[in-house]
Amino acid sequence: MHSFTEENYLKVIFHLYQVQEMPVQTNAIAGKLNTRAASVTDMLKKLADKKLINYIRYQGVTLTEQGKLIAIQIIRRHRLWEVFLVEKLNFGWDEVHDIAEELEHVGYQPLIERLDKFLNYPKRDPHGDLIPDSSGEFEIAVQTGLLELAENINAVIIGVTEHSSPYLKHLEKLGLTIGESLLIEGITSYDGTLELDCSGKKISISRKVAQHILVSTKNQ
Amino acid sequence: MHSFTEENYLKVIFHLYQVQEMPVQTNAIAGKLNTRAASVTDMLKKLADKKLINYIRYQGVTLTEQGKLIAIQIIRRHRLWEVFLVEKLNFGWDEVHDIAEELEHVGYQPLIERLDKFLNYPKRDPHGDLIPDSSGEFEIAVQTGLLELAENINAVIIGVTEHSSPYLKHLEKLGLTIGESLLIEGITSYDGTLELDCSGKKISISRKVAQHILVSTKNQ
DNA sequence: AATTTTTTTTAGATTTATCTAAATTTAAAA
DNA sequence: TTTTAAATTTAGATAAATCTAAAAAAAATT
Ligand SMILES: [Mn+2]
Ligand SMILES: [Mn+2]
Ligand SMILES: [Mn+2]
Ligand SMILES: [Mn+2]
Repeated sequence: MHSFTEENYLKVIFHLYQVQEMPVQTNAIAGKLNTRAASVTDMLKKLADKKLINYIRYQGVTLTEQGKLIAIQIIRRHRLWEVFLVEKLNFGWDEVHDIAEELEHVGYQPLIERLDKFLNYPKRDPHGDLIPDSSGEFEIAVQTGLLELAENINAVIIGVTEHSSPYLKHLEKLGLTIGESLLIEGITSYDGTLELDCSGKKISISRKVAQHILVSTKNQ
Repeated sequence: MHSFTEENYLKVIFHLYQVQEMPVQTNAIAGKLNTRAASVTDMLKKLADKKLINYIRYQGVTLTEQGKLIAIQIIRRHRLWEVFLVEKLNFGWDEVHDIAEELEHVGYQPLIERLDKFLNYPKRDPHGDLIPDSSGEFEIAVQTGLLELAENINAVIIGVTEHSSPYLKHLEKLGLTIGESLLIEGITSYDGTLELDCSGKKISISRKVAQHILVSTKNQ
């Protein structure tokens, strides 16, 4: 199989590509993995040799079909374990990411399939991220960034794009958790602070906080 | 923390010491870990530097108190995950060892404590092995090898000392699983085959099979 | 277009865990 | 008590993943 390190590179490349939709740069990978650009270059050559990435010197990388498949399997494992940790072991949504970072590398297909069944085939993880199915297919996400939501439109929080513990703890304190209904009542013109009505409670949040919240206006 | 490799060495030294009660030899470790004696020597020096083992050249090794503690924690994790895999994910007792070999290295204390709670603080794993508590204490095992059991004495299977899949599958086919009651009706004088009464069913097993079965004559 | 800055890649080392082959030490046999 | 055999350790290499420092390429500024 592939080493933990290789798996982590593939996963990071997958995620970076998702946001940029452009070949992923060496420095971006180095930043995510807390490593040096030189180390990344070394690994990129190795992954290219294994035909897991398309790599042209100085031009950044994309995943090959095979590389994408592996990356998605790791993401699937990660998210299923996060569901397990929250649903079954009662961890908070801010505590599970780092544990899942380790569990995701335990690779034995039947384990993940049985875990999926045990958890009753969850569609999303505790942060609202979609869980790919065993063949690597994602459901199509019908979601909007909270900053793109128009005023006075009812919406439901369905996810967050930032998984750090301080951020998640902060949201929890504000009562902004997955499944909560909200509505933008107004936006302060001076600094763009959002005035929300969240299940009747009036709260105001900065754009920096709002930036990472995903909402849905359907399925309410 | 310690690398997977270091953890595996400590665990193997612990197990080998348990059966021999004598300093563990380089070759024995190499055998268990499918590695070479030279590699073992290298690692023993490293573990001795870290004060996890007592090592005298050519004289074999024992674990220090600190080394023992780490080994026991890994064994605790291994056995708890095995319980999880059998009880919650419905794996067979012959399928879980290799998966647990990987899961045991996911080290984050609260994870194991919560898993323990989720599983309702099990005392033994699916093979009847005792699970040490969070402080590393083992219950005292009141158990006898089936070969030491006298004839016509009621006993209950409480464990096995061989965990290979073929062996466990074989026992299962014979109906010799943990918790089953049995009684030795006789022993063939020619080759020592044991004639058993297992919950009314008459079965005969070779000494090679009987060798790895542990029974209890109390708590029935 | 020439210069500066940023990004990326190479060159050369280092660390960890492994190996083979040869040398030592200990144990067993003659 | 030699001699032989077995077990263990050293010496020297190798592979994976990382690093720093320096060179090279690409992008951004003058
Ligand atoms: Mn996560
Ligand atoms: Mn990871
Ligand atoms: Mn086991
Ligand atoms: Mn292990």
